Amino acid sequence: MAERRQRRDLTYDEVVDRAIEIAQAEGERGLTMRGLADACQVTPMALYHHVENKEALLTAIVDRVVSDAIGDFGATDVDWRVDLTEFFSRFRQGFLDHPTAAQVYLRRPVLSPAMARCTELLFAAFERAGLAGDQLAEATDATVLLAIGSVANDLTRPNEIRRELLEHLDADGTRLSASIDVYSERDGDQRFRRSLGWLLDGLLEDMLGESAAGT
Amino acid sequence: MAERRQRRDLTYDEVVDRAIEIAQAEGERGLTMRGLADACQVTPMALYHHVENKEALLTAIVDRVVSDAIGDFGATDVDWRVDLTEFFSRFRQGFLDHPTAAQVYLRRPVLSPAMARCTELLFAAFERAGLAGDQLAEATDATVLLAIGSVANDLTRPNEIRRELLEHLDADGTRLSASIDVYSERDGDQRFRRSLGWLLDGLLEDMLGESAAGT
DNA sequence: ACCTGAACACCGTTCAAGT
DNA sequence: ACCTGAACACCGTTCAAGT
Repeated sequence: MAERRQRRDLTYDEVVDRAIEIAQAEGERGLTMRGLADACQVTPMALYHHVENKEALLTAIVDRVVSDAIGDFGATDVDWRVDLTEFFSRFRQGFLDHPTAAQVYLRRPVLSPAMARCTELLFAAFERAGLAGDQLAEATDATVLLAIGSVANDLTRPNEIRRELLEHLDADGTRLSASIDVYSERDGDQRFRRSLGWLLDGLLEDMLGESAAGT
Repeated sequence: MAERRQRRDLTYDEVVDRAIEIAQAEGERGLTMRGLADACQVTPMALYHHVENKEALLTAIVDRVVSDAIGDFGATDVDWRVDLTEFFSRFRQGFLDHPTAAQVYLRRPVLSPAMARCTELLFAAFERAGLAGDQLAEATDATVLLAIGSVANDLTRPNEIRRELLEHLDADGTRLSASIDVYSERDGDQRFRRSLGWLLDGLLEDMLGESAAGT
């Protein structure tokens, strides 16, 4: 670091870029303001000129990740249900590809443009489904709960971890043991799509009183 | 701290008790090994004799919280669906009452006796519903996703926070604005129960091919 | 076995100063 | 405006030593 000179060309975007790189390589604990400063070839305190504090930096990371994940996603001419599922699948995968961003999203609200856009897309999809008024917020709410849970679960619980849970069961607990092999082949995305399908079936049946289209 | 003497009566249970008290009062960031040591009237390093490290302590906290929350819960003679909903409601509430435990549960797998017992209870409920084989793990999986998501959402997103999201919407995004008032009256437990009902409806319809009992 | 005291290797951030 | 350098007030944990 002895050869560090003043560089007045550091930008906000570069700081966020480097932060995402470090987070990908080292995880959230590995992303420190000091380490990030080194990567930017700058003193720790120089970062505070571009970013308010570490939490603001983390918000920027989540916004970037979500924005990249959903891309230019918009309504297509196919089934709203296909669109909605595709949207959530992208949303999910973006977070699974960026665990640090996911951890932040799971820990606190993230108020950002990309996040607001997600909400609009969901409302639009449910409007196309024929929902209206309070139903829109309720349907969005329910499906978002499932998506959040799916991200949290798939990010932190590898399939094999359930075997370790068996060690905490006493003799009379054998139901999980009998089903333990199911978890080895568990596919997170497929599991989410099926669960979302069930939730939509039940929700539409209740709200629209019609037998909804199958999964 | 000058009047701290050696006390050889400190127990594991007392350490966990004090830790939960501090976590309740100060939050997860406020729970430090040094602060916990003070509360136990002991030197920081004395704690490491009773607990392997901080992560092990957090696991103990989650186990205690979950164990207390589900209590002596078991199958009753009423509808399995009532039982299942009641179980999840307790599980949910336990975590909402103990945010620190919830944060740990959302961040990493928690392998403990109480957690294993939860899985057994869920499998048992779905057995009573008439499911068998792979269906048991799949139904448990789907409902757990929803429960995890509900905990994460209700713990970290106060109802009013959605209004702040509006500031990140540009002019053409007005769908959330139109529904924003729905979130003010949002009741987390009720919202979870309804969503769980929808998920169970869709799931049973698909797995058992019958029109399931209403919510 | 149970505990103390000092130290190590970190954190995020404030403050004062340079250009 | 943009950056440096030193310092503050913390962390979890290791290590060596006491009883």
